[in-house]
Amino acid sequence: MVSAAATAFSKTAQRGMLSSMFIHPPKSSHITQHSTQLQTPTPLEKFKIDCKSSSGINTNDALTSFDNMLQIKPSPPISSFNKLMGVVAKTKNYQDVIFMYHRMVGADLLPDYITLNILINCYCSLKRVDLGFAVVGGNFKRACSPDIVTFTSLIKGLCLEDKIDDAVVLFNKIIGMGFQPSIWTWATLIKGLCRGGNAVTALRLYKEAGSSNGRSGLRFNPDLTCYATLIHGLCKEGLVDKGKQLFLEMKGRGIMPDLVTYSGLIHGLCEGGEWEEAKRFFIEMVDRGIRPNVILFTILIRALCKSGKTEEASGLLNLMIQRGEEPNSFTYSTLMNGFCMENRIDDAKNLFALMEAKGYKRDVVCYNVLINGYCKCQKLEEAMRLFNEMARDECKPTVITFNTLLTGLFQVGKVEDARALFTKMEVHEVTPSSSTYNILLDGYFNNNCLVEAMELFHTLERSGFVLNVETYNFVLDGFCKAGKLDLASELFERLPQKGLVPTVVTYSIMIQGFFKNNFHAKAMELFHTLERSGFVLNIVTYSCVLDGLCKVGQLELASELFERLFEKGLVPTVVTYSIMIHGFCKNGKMEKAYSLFLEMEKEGCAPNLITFNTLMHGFCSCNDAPKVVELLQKMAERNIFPDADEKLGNIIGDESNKSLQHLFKASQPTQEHAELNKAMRRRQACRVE
DNA sequence: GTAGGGTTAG
Repeated sequence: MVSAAATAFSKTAQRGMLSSMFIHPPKSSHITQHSTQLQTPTPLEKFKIDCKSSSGINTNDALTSFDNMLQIKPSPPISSFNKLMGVVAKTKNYQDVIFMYHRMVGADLLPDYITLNILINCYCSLKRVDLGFAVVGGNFKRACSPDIVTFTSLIKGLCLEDKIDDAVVLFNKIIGMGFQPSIWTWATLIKGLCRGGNAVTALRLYKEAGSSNGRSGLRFNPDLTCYATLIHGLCKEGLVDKGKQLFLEMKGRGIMPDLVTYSGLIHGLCEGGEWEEAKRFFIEMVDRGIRPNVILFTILIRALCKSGKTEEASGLLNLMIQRGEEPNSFTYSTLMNGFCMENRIDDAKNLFALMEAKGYKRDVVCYNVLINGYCKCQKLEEAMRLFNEMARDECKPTVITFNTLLTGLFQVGKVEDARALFTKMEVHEVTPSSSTYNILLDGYFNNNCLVEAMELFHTLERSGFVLNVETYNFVLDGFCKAGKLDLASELFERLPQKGLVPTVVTYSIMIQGFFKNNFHAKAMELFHTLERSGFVLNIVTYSCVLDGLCKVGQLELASELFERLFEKGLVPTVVTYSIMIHGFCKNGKMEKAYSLFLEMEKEGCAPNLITFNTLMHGFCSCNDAPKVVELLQKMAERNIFPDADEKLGNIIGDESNKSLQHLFKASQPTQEHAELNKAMRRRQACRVE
C-alpha cells in the first residue's frame, strides 16, 4: 500500500504542482531543500508540502494528496483532511468531496463537525438536502452537534429544491432553539427567497429584523452581499423602485456597491425596459472606477438584443474584446440568440463558426440557440444537421434541445420526423418533461393527428405521470379546434375531480372553443360568470370574447367591451387591435378601422403582417388606392412584406396607379419573405397560450 | 479547515 502511495505521489510530482516549486523554489523553505535532493519524498514530506501550498492546488492533486495522507501512520490531524476537502468543495466538484469522505471513513478516521459540515454542504449543493438531513440525524448525533454553518447549508439545500416554506420553517426553528443566524444564514435565506420569486418576503424580513421593532434577539446588519442579493431579487421581480431605494440606503450606511451590486441592479433595470436608468447607473459605476467584466457586458448585450438593437450589441461585443475582456459562451449565445430573434440566422451562424475558429467550447446552450433559430425560420434540415453535429463536439443534447426541435418539426408539419426524434430521447438518456408532452399533444392536434393525440393523452393519464393543468389546456384546445366540443366540455367539467384548478388560459380556450363551435350563448355565459365572480381575466380572454363577438356580427357589443378594457387597466395587444380592425373592415367601417390602426401606432403597439393584411384587404375592396399606398409604405418601413394578393394585384395593375406599381415592385416579396410570413402566421395562429 | 451576491437556450 505504501509503495502504491509513493508511486502515486511521484506521478503527482512529475505532473504538476511540485514541478513548479522546483522551478521557482521558495526562499528559505526546508521542504524545497529536501526536494532538491532529487529523492522521492516520503508521504509525510508530501503531506507537509501539500499543507503549505494547498491554496494553489487543483482537484486531481488534492485527491492524490488525500490518498497519500490516508496512508500516513499515525494519521495527520482531521483538520488536514478537512482542508483538502474544502479545496475540492470550492471547485464545486461535490461528488469528489463525497468520495473523499467515504475514503476517510473507510480508513477508520473519525470525521469532526467540520468534515460533516463540508459533506452536508456538498449534498445540499447537489440538491440532495435529504442526504444532508440524514447526516445530521446520523453521524452528527453521535459525534457532535450541528451548528449555524450546518443549518445555513440545509437552508440553502431546501431553497435549491424550491422548498422555500420548509427553509423558512427551519430558519424560525433554529432561532427558537437559540441559534443566532450569521450574516451567511441571512444571505442564504434572502437568496433562497429571491430565487423563488419571494423578494417581497425577503424585503419584509430585512425591514423587520433590521429595525428595533424586530423579534427579540434577532439582529440583522446586512452587508454588501445581502444588499446585492436583495436588490437583484427585487429588480428581477419588476420592483425596480424598491431596488433603487435599497441601493441608496446601502450607500447611506456607508456600504459602497461593487461590480456585482451594480450588475444586479442594471440587469433588473434592463429586463424591466428601464434602459435609460440602467445607463445612468452604468456611467456612475464606471465613474467610480469600477470596470465592467464579462458578466456585465453580457447583461448589456442581452438588453440591447431584447430592444432590437443587435447591431449595437454586436458593437459592444467588439468593444469588450478591444478592452481585453474575453467573452464567454454566455456572451456568444446571448448575441446569437439576439440575431436569431431577428431572423438573422446567418449572422448567428457566423458567430457560431467564429467560436470554433477561436477555440471556444460551444456548449449545449449555443447549440440550442442556433437550433432554435433554424427552427424559427423553418430550416429544419439545418436544425437537424446541427443536432447531429453535437455529438462530434462532445455536447450532449438536453430536454430543451429536443423540445425545440420537436416544436420546429411539428410547425412545418414533419410529424414523422418528430415521432422519430421523440423515440431518440431514450437513446440519448434524456427524460421527456411535461413540456415535451405538451409539444407532442399540440403538434399532433395541429397536424390533424387526432387519434395519436388522444392515444398519447390517454397513455399519459394512465401512466401515473403527473399531468398539470397546462397539459390539459393543450388537450382542451386541441379538442375545441378539432370540433370535438363535447369531449372538451366533458374534460373541462372533470378538471376539479382531478384536483386541477382551471387557469385563465383554460377559460380563454373554452370561450374561444364555444364561439368557434357556434355555442355563442355558452361562451358569453362562461365569460359573464367569470366576470361576475371577480376572477381576474387577462387581455387574451377579452381578445377571445371580442373575436367571438365580431365573428357573430355583434360589432356594437365588441366596441363597447373594447372601450371598457382601459377601465380594467388592460392594455390591448397587437392581436386585440387586429381583431377589432378586422371586425370594422368586415362591416365596411373603414374609417373606424383606420383610426384604430392610427391609435395602436400612437399607443406604441406595433402592427404586424396580420394587421396590415386585414387593412389592406379592406382598402382594396373599396378601391382606396391612396390608403393602400400609405400602408405599403408603412409596411416597408417596418420591414414587413405584403403577401401576394389578387385584389392588391388588381389595384396595382391599374395603369392609373403608377406610383403604386413602383412601390409594390420595390417591396415585392421574395421567396424567403413569403416563407417568413408563413412562419409568422403559424406562430400567431390564434394561440391562446 | 466548513456556509452567502450578478450572465445564455425551449
